[in-house]
Amino acid sequence: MCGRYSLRKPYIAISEHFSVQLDLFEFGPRYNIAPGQQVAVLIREREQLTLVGMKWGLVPFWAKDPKIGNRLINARVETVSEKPAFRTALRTRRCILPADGFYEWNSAAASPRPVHFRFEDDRLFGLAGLWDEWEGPGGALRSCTILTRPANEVVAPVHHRMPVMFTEPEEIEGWLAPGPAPPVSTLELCGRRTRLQAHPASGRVNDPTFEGQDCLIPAPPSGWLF
DNA sequence: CCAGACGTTGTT
DNA sequence: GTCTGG
DNA sequence: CCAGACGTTGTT
DNA sequence: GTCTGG
Repeated sequence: MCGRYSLRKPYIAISEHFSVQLDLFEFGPRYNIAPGQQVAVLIREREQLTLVGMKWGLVPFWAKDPKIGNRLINARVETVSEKPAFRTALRTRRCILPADGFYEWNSAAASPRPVHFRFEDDRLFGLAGLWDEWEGPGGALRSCTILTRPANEVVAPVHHRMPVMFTEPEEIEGWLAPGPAPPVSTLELCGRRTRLQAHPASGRVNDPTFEGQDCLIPAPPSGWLF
């Protein structure tokens, strides 16, 4: 699955990589992006690519209680087109979450520690997502969710799910293009040929309020008490 | 008809 | 155990 | 995803 | 909003 990721690159690098036209908001390097937080999201709006801030955890437009978003942080690509919470967004509100790494925990381990997955050249990539807009008493709330798929051979030793991710500009354009979503078979192939690498990360990542580059310091060897 | 759910994860 | 919040 | 809470009363 | 279950 995908419950934590990183976006360490400066805004200018993200803006250039994804050819974003507008400069809407500022954000700093993120080592530990957690559900419920405000995240940077690439959408097609009024014919243009725009980078906007949204809450991670999708609140469907029909929701009565926005707390539903706490549970809708991921959508399985195998079933996303059938689910009431996601199918409308799949047709009309697909998005990309710029990222340069994501964390997975090996729950089979005695004391699970996070592993940071990133590319050999540490390049930016896009997580496939959906977004929605909910009209609440305090105004409109934009929120999003990340699609997941079965793990590829790099991630599988740690965890059996991983985010749907795009590295090629054509893939990203295809996902954001108006009209029906690309077929699932296409999504399953993405990220399979790429040089993704697994790096043991710090147990500090477990705390969703901990930010900073210490997140990427490898965990001490198992059995090390301090 | 109305009421209630609408999701994923991991673990047993 | 299960839900909420980050 | 993990961490942390998990409750009611009356009073300000 | 839309579907399922009672």
